Amino acid sequence: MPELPEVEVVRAGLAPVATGARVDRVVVLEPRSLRRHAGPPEDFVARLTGAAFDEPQRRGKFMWLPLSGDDAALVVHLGMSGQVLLRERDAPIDRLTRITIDVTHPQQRPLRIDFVDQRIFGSMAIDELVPASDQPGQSIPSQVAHIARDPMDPLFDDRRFLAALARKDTTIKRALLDQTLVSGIGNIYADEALWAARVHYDQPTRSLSRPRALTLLAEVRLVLGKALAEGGTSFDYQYVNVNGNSGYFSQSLNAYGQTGLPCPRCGRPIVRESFMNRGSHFCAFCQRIRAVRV
DNA sequence: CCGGACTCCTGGTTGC
DNA sequence: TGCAACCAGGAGTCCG
Repeated sequence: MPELPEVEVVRAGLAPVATGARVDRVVVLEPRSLRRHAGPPEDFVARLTGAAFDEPQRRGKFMWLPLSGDDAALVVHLGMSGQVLLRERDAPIDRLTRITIDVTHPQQRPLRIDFVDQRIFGSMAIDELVPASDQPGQSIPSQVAHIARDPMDPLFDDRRFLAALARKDTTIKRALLDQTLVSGIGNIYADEALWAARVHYDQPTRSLSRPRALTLLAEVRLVLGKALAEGGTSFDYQYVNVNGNSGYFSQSLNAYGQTGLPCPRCGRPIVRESFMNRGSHFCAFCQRIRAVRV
């Protein structure tokens, strides 16, 4: 369940070794990891082999490595359990490795980039770059074009996000998880930010007052920022993190997964309700649905 | 436009 | 002890 901070740590860790590196060899061990690739595995291998990478980019939970001079990119999504690991060329291949990419960087020894993914919800793909609709001159993989900016992005438009909340007929956690409204937030950080802002997950967005919406947005940034800082410090150059868990569990969680434990604020037990096919953890006392504002 | 159900998937945990 | 059922959820699709 890598969310924005985990994906960003992977991107930043990959940057120094991938940027300018050339692909020598690609092995697809698990074709299902190419679910988002438009062609057969052979096509993926052919398009990647011999290509060179430009600096890795990220939008929400999607990451991509542009192929130099090709108007295409290697798109990576970690899904629930994806990892990107840097290995020596001759290192043993882990059982859950789905794709291996041998690269040579002009200034570094040859390495192997392993895409490891237990549940195969993640994927790699070669995708065409198209002009980004939200910034002239920028390009973005076609399958990422619909993803909104994340709240840590300097170009994230607070006013536009708040306006969308006021306009849309939906509830707040649904909106936080809607990657076309705001990206990078998953179930864990959504629950944590809602707890911190004392907002009930099922509060209709239209009835969320502006001050509370602003508080929530600030808490989203705080929780993401804290995880980013921790991910950055625990990052190991040798092994582009991340098993996706590292960021979360070193950080103290107040609500997510705390079912039955006392709310750190009021001491009443955290409850769990099923919502959107997943768990919502919250304090039923601190986080109550507020009356509709007129 | 919206929400709910379903799909993909595996390994750890629970229950009989 | 053994095995089946269940649970975790990011993102896309389909349908009412």
